Amino acid sequence: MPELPEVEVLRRSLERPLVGDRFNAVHVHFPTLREPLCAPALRRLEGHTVRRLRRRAKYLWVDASGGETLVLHLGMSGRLTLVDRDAPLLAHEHLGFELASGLRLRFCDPRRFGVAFVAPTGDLDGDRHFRHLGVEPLSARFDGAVLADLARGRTAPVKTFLMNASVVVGVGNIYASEALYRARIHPRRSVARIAHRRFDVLAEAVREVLGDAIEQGGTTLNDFADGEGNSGYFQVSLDVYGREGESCPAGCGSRIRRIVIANRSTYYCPRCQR
DNA sequence: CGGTGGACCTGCTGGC
DNA sequence: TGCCAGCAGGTCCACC
Repeated sequence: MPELPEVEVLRRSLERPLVGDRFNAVHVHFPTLREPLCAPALRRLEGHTVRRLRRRAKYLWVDASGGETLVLHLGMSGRLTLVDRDAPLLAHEHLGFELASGLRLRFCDPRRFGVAFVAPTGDLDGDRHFRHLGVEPLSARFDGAVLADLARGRTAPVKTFLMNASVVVGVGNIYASEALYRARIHPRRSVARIAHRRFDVLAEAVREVLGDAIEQGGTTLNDFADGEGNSGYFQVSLDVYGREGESCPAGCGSRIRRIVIANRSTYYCPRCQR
């Protein structure tokens, strides 16, 4: 489900209702996520107030009073929504946070690739989940020079490189294809054979496609929704992802192809992208 | 060290 | 109608 834009849309939608609210009770219904949920640690949030919501890569950071942060990752199928405290328990509702406002923050994840844990707010960057992460693509530090620098000595296909979180974070399978289409670069091209100035174009394409997707509320293919349950609209703006056989939107006359790179479906225009 | 392929899960879809 | 292969937005680890 969620790449950077979806997590950012989620963060923005939850920020207003959550900040200032207080965790009254934390319920671990099914501890079976990618990393088993630690109920005692999660319950340390009880009685504490939400101070701030941040995003790092595809992780949501919920800073609470008391010096600890609730870290959430949605994996492939995770959903985080605010519902009434009395809303029914869903089949894959792993976690529920009862809030002083009478709302409940519900975390559901059928495929169980998600993550939820509590860590000291001051040490987050050093946590094993985060310390290896690369540059934030929407930060001022991200540009073609950074990409070119990190590409030195590497030979991987540029799409694999873009999806490598130790290089740049937040770019998943959808937006990697979309950014490469916008940059007119073939997804299989080795980063060893990309000219310096094409990295500038690529960095700009990544920044733009992520920004556009955030503006449109993210991409809802099956089930993405923000914290209030609203779907995104960016799926109608996708140029290539999921569009095998359709005409290239640039009007070049070619049709979009699907190939597999590193076990992931990849979409591109064979004429526009070289 | 870098690159690749598979493992981890459930649920949905499309073809037969 | 029913079954089953194939596929799905992420991440990690073993292996070369």
